[in-house]
Amino acid sequence: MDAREKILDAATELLARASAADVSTRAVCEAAGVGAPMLYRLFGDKAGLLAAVVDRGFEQYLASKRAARPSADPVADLKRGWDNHMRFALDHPNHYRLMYSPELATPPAAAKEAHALLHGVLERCAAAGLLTVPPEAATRVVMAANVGAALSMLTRPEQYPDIRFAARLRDSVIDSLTSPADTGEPHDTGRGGAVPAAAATLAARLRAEPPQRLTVVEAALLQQWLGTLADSGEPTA
Amino acid sequence: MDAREKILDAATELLARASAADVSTRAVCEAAGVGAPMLYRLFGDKAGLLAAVVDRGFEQYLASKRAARPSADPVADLKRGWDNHMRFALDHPNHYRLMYSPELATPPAAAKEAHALLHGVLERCAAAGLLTVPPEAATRVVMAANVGAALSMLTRPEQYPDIRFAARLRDSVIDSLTSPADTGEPHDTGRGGAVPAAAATLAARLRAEPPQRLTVVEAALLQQWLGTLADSGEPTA
DNA sequence: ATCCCTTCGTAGCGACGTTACGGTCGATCC
DNA sequence: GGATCGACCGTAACGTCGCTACGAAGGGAT
Repeated sequence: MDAREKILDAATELLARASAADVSTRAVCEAAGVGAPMLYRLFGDKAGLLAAVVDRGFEQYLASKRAARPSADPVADLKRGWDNHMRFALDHPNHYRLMYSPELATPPAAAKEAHALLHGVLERCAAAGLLTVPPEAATRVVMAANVGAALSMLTRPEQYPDIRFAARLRDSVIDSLTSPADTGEPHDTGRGGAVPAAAATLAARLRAEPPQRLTVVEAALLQQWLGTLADSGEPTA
Repeated sequence: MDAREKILDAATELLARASAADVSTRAVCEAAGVGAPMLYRLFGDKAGLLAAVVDRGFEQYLASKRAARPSADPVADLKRGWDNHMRFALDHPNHYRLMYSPELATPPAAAKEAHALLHGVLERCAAAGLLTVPPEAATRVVMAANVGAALSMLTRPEQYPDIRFAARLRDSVIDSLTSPADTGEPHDTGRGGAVPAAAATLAARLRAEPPQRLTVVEAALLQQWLGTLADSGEPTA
């Protein structure tokens, strides 16, 4: 087998278990059965090796993505792309951190390719007349949000234990970029009685739409408390 | 001068010029005129030193933020907080990377404090009935987008040469999480249904203004149910 | 003055990324 | 066929890193 492949395989394996800083070139060389100078002649640098590892991993991930042909709905493709991005980040956390953390001086080609891919989808959205902003700007907005969601989940798992927040962020960003501009400032903060009004509102909405996550008895007790809270301000008729 | 302060000053100065990996404890000790064991007895670790540096820098930044009292418009406060976050990141890039990149094993207290601060503002939004999702979820969404925008600008300056994309992302996220103050009539809020928003609103208002007509135990159970109802409309991909 | 306890600097350890140097081996030329 | 040369590769080393064991210096109590 090629020495380059052996080194890349060994480095990939080690990088799956530890962060890039904890993967030493010595360990890579030993795992690959190769002397140190070989590694440096092939990749020049530890950074070069890591970049090559990330690029190869991302290339292999792109194969599955290229198989999925663009559908007729570019916005759906956009959301699929977001979800794929999140899944790649969660499946290969150390590879992903190398792509989007500044640990590497030169960003790996994988990052640029991901950017270009997103840009392509947004170009199709723009061609369909669905974008409210130029596709370059939309690319930056979506990519920054997507990277932020992924990095947040990777670096603070205890604060982001659930992927669903990412779906919410995804819809927030994409909906506001693809729907006609609706930037009405919510200035009219009509603040009346705080708790009673909110309680009355919730009670009414629960009556119109009975909750499925609560038992009938719980819902009944909840309604009773809401009544108490709604009356707590001034007695309403 | 205290040795601790001398070390922190030296480390801060060096960290302003180079990334954390390129700041050696030897250089810090020499710049501070202190032996190496002093540093390790005071901070335990290089990571401990860096965390202390970041915390002190962030504390000093918080002073200006604490001076600005919360205004009557919590959504405006929210946007101001976003912009302050961006400015801090651009003003102290290496400090910021330490806060939100995984280079530190233990996240500095500054990160948790920033999270708590954002959560507080969003609690006020929720209490005003302006939030369409529970404040915890909104905190995650806004924080992830904000961090993503800042880290994108820091690590890929050539791709994000303009801060204005951050303002666009900010408005996208915040506008979609906030709705004009609701007073009582259930105007449809698209996805998620009307119940979750109303439940989140009431929960926040109860947190700001504990009910006197319910016992502590009842209030706790009520909060639990409200949390369930607020999450009942979660988007499921 | 002596003793002890705290405090701090020198010197060193192991591991890291990286590279100079010498040896091995197959191809080429007489 | 044997000698020569050049490409290739492993050993061993260099400088630097984070970190720490140990001995010297200083100050209070007796």
